[in-house]
Amino acid sequence: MKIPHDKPVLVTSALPYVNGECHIGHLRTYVPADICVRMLRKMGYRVIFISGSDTHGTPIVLSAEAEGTTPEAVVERYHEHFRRVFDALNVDFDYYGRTDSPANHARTEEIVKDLMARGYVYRKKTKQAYCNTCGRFLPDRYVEGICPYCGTLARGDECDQGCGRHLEPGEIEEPRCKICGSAAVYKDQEHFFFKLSAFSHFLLSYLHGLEGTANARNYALEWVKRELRDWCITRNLEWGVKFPGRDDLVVYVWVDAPIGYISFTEELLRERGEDDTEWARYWKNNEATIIHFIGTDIIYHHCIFWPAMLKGAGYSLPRAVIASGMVKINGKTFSKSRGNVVWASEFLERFHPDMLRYYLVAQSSHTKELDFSWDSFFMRVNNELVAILGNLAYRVLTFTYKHFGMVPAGEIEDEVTSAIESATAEVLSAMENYEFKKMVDATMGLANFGNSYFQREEPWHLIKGDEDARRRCGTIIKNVLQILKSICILLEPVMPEKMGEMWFQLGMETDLHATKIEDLRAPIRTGQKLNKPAVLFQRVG
RNA sequence: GCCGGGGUGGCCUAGCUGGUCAGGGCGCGGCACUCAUAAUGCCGAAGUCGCGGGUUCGAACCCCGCCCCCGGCACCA
Repeated sequence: MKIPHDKPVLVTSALPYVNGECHIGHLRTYVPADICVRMLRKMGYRVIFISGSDTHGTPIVLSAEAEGTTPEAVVERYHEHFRRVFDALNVDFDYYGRTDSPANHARTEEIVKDLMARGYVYRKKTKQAYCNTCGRFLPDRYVEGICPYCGTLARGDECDQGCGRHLEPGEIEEPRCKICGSAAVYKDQEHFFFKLSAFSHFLLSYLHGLEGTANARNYALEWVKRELRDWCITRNLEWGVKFPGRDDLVVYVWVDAPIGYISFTEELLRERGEDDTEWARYWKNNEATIIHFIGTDIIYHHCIFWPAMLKGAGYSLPRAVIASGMVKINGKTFSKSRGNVVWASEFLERFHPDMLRYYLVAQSSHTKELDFSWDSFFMRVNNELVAILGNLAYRVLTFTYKHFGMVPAGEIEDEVTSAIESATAEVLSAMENYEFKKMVDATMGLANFGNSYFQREEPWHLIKGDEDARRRCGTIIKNVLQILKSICILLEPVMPEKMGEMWFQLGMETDLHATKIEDLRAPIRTGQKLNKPAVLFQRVG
């Protein structure tokens, strides 16, 4: 894909639901998003990068009750937790908001009113399970009972043990409250529905033009080609955004969550002192390129509900959706209850964040499943970051530091230029296709080339020779230093801290993070003093 | 059941608009080197590309049938 250069770019990363700690499944979406943003900036784009905490919904309310505290307290705790993790990993959002902010409430109300005014929302009576003991209505997933089709024990929304059929609210027989276990009764309840079915035609053509990864587009198209059911967008809860004109209902969390993308943009621009209508350039007038990073589990919401809502309320539409594959642990699906999970904090206590950033993109292509294991992590770090990249930097820098102390004179050889050029071309084309693994593979290929070149030329012999030999040695060194400089620029988006360290050791005085891709073509300056080299990556495991 | 993804040397995997397509990595064996974090380089062994048909001058790649594995099936963040 080609992102237009003349428009600002808005990149969003899916909103973590702040009902628990951050695990590496989350990071598989946020880290590549951050890498993408850093690379876009290197390519000269103006980018703002936004995310935030998804704070509403039933699970948070239930967690709060279980702990004897308030939803606000739960949200506050995990909101801060996620902020700290992103900070530690250098996932560098321009703005990280939360969906319970006044701005998001206001924007959500406005959008819902817009949808109502345009006739896309209607009311309908439904039967809903009510628990007399708990004194409240029960969302589908907190009801269990007997499946009317096959007679097995089933969840409120799906016969998960038996026939697998989806169950409409009110269908399940002998409903029981999953929270307290007592029998529930059905009560008539009025709810509001979004006319999703009216958007089939629009979605079909929208999705055909949607950029990003094929998995997102194809998955959504499957649904649209079948049939879209209207979508119940209200819930009987206290915690959330009140449905306009109804104190007893809040909007469903998947309405106000993506709207966070809009309100966080508003909040960021206000914080920057921009005009109050500046956000409209991004979200009303199609004057920006909107790109969403999500996980494959929420393709449905981002490729169907969300564009339908935006279209229905008269907002700008996303240009691309990039969906990362799910993470497994030792071949098994994530499961908190079974302890089959790897927490972000557990990682960060033991390893440098750049190792995790590297692993997350190097281990598997973005849309495929990533099977995490500690062995595979240790292997990648030891064989690639330590043995290939770290070792190349250290062997060259210590050699240079000892014998020259600065960048020696010499021409960059054609062979080296072409290796650098082709690696750069590969990185950029991988970037265009959101193939982050190919980005790092191409750069590691350049490091391999560097090792091979250095080994073949044997500068450790040349340095002991006559004046010609020593001059030749300097040329070799200058060439390998040029390779290192290029690697710093190409891998900075992936490993911002470690590449910054290498940049410093090379004696570069500019800010690596602000360095553009074109800058790697400039030869490293002869006479530039090196700083004392140090090992970049320690072996792990 | 339906939909999607996948089955390539011991392991992971690239390739999937058909003709250097049988590549890479790990592991393994040999040699070289000593600037380097027992790191690096070079060479090598190993594969009927799930099974059976078909299309074609030619298929891992296209078509048909079959067998396995994984995931999703709507309000679940």
